[in-house]
Amino acid sequence: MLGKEPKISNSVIRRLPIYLRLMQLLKVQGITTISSQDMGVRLDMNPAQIRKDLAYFGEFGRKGVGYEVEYLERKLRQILNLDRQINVALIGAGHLGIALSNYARFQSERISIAGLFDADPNKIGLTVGSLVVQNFSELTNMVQTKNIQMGIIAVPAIAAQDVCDSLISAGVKIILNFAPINLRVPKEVVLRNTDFTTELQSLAFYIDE
Amino acid sequence: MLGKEPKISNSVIRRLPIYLRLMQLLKVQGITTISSQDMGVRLDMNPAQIRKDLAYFGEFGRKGVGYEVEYLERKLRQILNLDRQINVALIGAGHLGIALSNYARFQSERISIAGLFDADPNKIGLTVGSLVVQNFSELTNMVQTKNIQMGIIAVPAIAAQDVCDSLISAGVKIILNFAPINLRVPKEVVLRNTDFTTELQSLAFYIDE
DNA sequence: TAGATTGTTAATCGATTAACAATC
DNA sequence: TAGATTGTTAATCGATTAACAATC
Repeated sequence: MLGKEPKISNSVIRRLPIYLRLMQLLKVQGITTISSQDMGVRLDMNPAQIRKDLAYFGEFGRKGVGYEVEYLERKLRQILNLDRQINVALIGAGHLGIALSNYARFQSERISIAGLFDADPNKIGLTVGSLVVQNFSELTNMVQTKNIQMGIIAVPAIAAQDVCDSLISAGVKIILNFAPINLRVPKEVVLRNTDFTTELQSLAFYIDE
Repeated sequence: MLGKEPKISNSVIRRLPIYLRLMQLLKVQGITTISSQDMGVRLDMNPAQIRKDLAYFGEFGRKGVGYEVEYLERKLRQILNLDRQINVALIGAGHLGIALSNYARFQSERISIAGLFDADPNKIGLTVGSLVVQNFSELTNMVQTKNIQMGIIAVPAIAAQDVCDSLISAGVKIILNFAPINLRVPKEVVLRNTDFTTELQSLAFYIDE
């Protein structure tokens, strides 16, 4: 079962949650079946791309008919591992951390913030939603006891590499970083950066012209 | 001057702020000259790509020597329009909005949040940093009087399309959206989405394997 | 001069789109 | 059956990387 798959690109993976979200929306709207053509119109994407993306993982559609909304939703959840509980550690209990913590809980019940950490003594012990801010020094401990698989870094740039190193040495292999800094990670770690400053600066290019 | 340029891709534009940030760091470190080779090592990128990216905009390096850090920084700022004041409207004064508002001011002095808006009567009038939360109904007005060129949407998904439409009809052509929804915009508007939920869901794919 | 490094062209790689046979 | 739509192969497009002449 290993080593034979055609190695699916990150571009494809990043589109899957878009499809999943559309399925959820269609379900609410009472639509039970949808063609790639129609998905393309709604998402402003090429239908061939949608079919090709889905075909990497199996044959989910029916020729002449399209995709069954509930079935495709279930399949997408399976592919993305969203059919099981995922535990996340969130480091940084500033405004961003609090926003993310609320956000995440709201959106997808299966991805749960299992621990919220900060190094600031003034923040430790505070309650955020259903969580209590824990001392950052507890991180390694909690990663093990709470079976944490993903880490979110929401601390200032200056502290980010330290936090990143701690996550990795505690065994976390998947990291989402919000600090504006290029983190160094070993190649087996999956790191994604969401850098607000960089986004804004690149958008500034389009001013005027 | 119009219509002759080779049309620079978004991939290239999005790397420019990365180069800019490196120049700022090198300057602090007292490094005055750097080769694409060395930049590549520091950013974990291919040096040929770096040279090609920069060459779209001019000849900034010296053969046999490399790039002069201060000069390249200045040029990158010019290319990205960061050599002038940029005014941004931020809609949504929740935790995310407040985080973004602090973040932006901290990072890049020339991109300034010129107005912070919310529709919630309980939030209007509150002070966030140096800003006072304004009624969302003031948006159109402020876009004109404050010469606002960019909009940031940090409201719940349910309200995002309305906010987006208001920004566009007020004349804003560049929008950064944080709400987890596919917004509809006319093709002359530049829209970028930063969707935390989608990021997290796509990262979940890498669990286990 | 000899060594280093750019700017740029050509080669490669990968991702998107078109086309269509299979089939519901 | 006739019309619609998938899954997939082939064609196209675009982005990345290699290579090297020019030159500091």
